[in-house]
Amino acid sequence: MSKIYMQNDGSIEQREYKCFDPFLSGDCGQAFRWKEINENLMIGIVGNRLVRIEKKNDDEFYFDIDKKYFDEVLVNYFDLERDYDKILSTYDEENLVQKVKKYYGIRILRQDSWEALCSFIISQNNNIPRIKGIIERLCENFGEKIEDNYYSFPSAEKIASLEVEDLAIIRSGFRAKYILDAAKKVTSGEVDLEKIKNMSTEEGENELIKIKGVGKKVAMCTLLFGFNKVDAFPVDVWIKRIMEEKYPNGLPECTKGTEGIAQQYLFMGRE
DNA sequence: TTCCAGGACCGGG
DNA sequence: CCCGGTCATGGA
Repeated sequence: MSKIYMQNDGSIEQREYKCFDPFLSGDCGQAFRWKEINENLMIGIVGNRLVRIEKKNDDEFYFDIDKKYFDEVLVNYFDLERDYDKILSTYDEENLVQKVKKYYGIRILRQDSWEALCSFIISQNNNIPRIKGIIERLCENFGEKIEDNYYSFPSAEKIASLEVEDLAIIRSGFRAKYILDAAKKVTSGEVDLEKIKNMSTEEGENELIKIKGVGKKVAMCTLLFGFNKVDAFPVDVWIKRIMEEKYPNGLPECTKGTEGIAQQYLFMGRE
């Protein structure tokens, strides 16, 4: 049980949640903008506001934010109303149980759809430190300033107004043209992110792959991390290896319906 | 120097 | 349908 503290009109409000480690959740490869300033301080941006989280212990976290914002935004962002403990306790396959135990507390974040789409286009054939760097430059150059050194993720409209050479500064390589195509199709409505919210994972995939540079894997990451479709199962080079080694006949039956959650624990257990 | 990274596109068989 | 080459960039 994790204890979460936050501000409440000058005093401190306390909540308790099972299976919730914001540090692990923010730095497990599903989001790229949470910064670990040191081992006890993490800073991120959620909904155009800076969120500082201090780790007091392994199961105690102080959110430097008011209760109202926590309830109205962060409960949703961290998907705190989903019973992860219940889901994870149904996993009965040995390797998966081991990874869940080791990384217990990871939640699939409900990130902004556009940010997730754009971020995972950038992620293709790339490594996590470099993905973070490209996204940081994208925000610094084209986002809105929130505080010193902290910028919002640029809107699709903003990106759509750019030319491919404008993006040279972020050093995303061949992905720049994909980012622009995504921004244009999203702003024009050719790919309607709002409609995807009500679609099945399969239907959503068929929409997203209309974008150049979006194949099955990027689509699945977008659906999982940007639409909270927890049955989406992204297969990258790491998961591919794990599947070949541990699950040649497919994922264990116990993960049915929450394949994406299982995937994140397996991904953290890579190497 | 070569290899590789939360892949996708393109051409050819 | 599947295969291999290619695409930028930078750390190991």
